Amino acid sequence: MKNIRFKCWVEEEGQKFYGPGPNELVKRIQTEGSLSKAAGQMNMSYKKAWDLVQRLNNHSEKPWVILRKGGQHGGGAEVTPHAVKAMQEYDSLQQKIRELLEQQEDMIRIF
Amino acid sequence: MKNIRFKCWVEEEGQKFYGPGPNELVKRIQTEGSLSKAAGQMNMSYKKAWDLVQRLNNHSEKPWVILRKGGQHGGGAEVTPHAVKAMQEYDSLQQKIRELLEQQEDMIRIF
DNA sequence: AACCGTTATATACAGGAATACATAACGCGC
DNA sequence: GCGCGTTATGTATTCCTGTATATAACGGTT
Repeated sequence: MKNIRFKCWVEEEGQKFYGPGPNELVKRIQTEGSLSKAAGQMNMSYKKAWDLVQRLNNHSEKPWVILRKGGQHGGGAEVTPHAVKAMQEYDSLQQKIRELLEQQEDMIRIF
Repeated sequence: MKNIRFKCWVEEEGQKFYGPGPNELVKRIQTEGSLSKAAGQMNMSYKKAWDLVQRLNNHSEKPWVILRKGGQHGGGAEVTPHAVKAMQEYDSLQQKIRELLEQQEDMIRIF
């Protein structure tokens, strides 16, 4: 019937920096090697995906995604090791919260 | 610099049922005894607040807020014991997640 | 019956976010 | 130098959510 959901994200100066959306996008970039393909797969406009990548790269010490235009296959997108590490940490945190909520599943009957 | 934030809520059939907004509204109703005053305090339109209360009352076994119109003071709003209990549970859950995040605060340096 | 402050309800309006669209730029291979 | 597929960037448009506005209904007090 009813169920509990949650969302967690990283903010900087009150602006959203990293959350579920970016997390999924970067994952898809990693497997596809293309920003446009990654965006298309999750029904996100290319513009939004591009803006998102800029935000990640510009508001962090290390870059997350390297974009290359032109060349043999027209270009492509590559995920840095730093991004891989960060994704792992985010996934781990999400999992911890998920486990906490599963423990608290009884309380939902009240609602 | 960067910090982690979260949000948790109760859903029914994919529709939001109870979250931070309703939680604050019901709290203010409890102290004010008036729906319009509670809405005004948190810069929420009366219509939105009223719709919200209807949703709580109609999609739950027990009512959350009893609204009375007319009478000595024009009417008023009263929070039921069931709502009080539910608010406590929600606050408790939020607190548990907050504590979990505090333990994980180190990981944020990666971002 | 008139007054009062609140709840009840519909409609019109505005703002902002997401999207769609269009076009340019790039660099390798042929 | 042309074609290709991708990235790069601005502009227009749509859509949706919330807000503003207006009006009615209610019931106790006087």
